[in-house]
Amino acid sequence: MADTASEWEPPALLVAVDLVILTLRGSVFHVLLVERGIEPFQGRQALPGGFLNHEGEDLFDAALRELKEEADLDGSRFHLEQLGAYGAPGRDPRGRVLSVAYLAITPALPEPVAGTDAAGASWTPVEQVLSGSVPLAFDHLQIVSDAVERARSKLEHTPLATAFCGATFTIAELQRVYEAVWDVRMDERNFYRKVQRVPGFIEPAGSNRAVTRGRPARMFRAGPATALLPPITRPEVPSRPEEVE
Amino acid sequence: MADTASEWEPPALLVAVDLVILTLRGSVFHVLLVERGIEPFQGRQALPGGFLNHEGEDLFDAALRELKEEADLDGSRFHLEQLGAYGAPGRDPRGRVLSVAYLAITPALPEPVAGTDAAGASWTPVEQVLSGSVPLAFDHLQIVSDAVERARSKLEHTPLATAFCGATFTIAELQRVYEAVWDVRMDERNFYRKVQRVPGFIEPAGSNRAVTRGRPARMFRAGPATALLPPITRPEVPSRPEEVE
DNA sequence: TGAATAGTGTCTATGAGACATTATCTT
DNA sequence: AAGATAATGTCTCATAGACACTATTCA
Repeated sequence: MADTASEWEPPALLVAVDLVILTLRGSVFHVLLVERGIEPFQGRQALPGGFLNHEGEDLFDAALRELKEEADLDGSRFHLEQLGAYGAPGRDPRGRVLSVAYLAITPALPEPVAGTDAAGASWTPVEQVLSGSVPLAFDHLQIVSDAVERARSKLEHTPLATAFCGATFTIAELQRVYEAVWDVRMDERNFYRKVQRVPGFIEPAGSNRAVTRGRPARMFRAGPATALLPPITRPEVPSRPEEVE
Repeated sequence: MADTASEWEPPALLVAVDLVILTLRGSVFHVLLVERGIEPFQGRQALPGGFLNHEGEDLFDAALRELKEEADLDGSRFHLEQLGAYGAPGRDPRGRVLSVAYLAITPALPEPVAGTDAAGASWTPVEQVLSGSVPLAFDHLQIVSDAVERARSKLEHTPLATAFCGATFTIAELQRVYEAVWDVRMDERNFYRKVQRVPGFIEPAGSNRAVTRGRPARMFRAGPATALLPPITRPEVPSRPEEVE
């Protein structure tokens, strides 16, 4: 934002906020999509979102508002972070629109949003979206892809996995988050001790116990750590030579 | 970007692109700043940047253009990635401006940009900026802080360190990057073998050798890897209890 | 009692870090 | 030869992963 010598007037752009809301439903990684009711891309699945409300609205606040309006979710209760700005010239047929994407992580919810303003919203398995079997509007596939990559990466070094869980959770539940998001399987016994060894990751929550079929599990809550040291490392996937090289 | 029922018209915003250009100069981590010639914040140091040129300009292209205009650097030759959007309502006294920040990494350059359009540009030690001894305009301190954090983090898992080096480099030079950006000291001998063990990180570049005082070093170039497996881990800093907890 | 899930013990191979040693150049 | 930097060797300790085993509940 340095000074320029000319008196030339820069163009103003429409700014939208789009949301990638990720959650686990029955051990399957899901993203929230809405069906578009108007052109362009009418009938297609798209990310929830909308335009900035007024000039004084903060981007983060706009994301919170859209979260409430379109998904009936109270964003102040869970993880919400900015993903990035998407501004390719041709991304919106109506004209130049800059979209700022946000990534939200929510615990598993009892039912998809229903009976609310967010009528057309539905949880869709991430796998289906990434594989292309659910065509998305605009450049939303790219945005979802970036969001998933961000989430996968942050599971390693941050306590993000706890954002997929409720206020308290068992270690097995936490493991299901890692397995679903990473699409891997991990040894329960090693996972058990590993996560407990990371300082500040999780801490015991009373001696409450969950109702299951076998031995009841201890409950934990998210700890104060903002980074995981040592990190939770992603298992090697030797069957698929990819990513590196 | 779902449909809304109302006929309400969303406001349009000015969109700027700001650049955090990082480099190493004499083993010290630097950021490029320019002195503002006009209000607001006249005389203060600021990030190079400017408004989007026209409606059809891509964000990335705008970053490349500003890189050329304000710093006389050819961005196509080095690392450039988006950092994020900054849109707090009060960040620009002139009115609502949304800024999309980019992070650029360049090899050490012979001299600060001089005799060009980027006259007021100067390399400033990152440490001075982060400590607050160089006051910045707007929310640019926050942006620099985020950029440095991004760079520090990416050194661990990506070959980003090679972006600080020239086309070919010695392992000792690569180590200086890690040490300057992380502000740590590492064992040269362990570093030497560690970086070579990461598949695709670096590869031998001829049997060329650099001119130094002692035994000439082998030259390397960046390999094809986009991720480092295993990662280059940041040394523990036991003297300062921070970050975690 | 058996099935199911939770939690502990133990072994081993690998890798990180500490640090001695050797190699190859300039002056 | 001295000094300097590059490269290799070796040791030790910690830990990740594999997997046997014990514990505690419900049906």
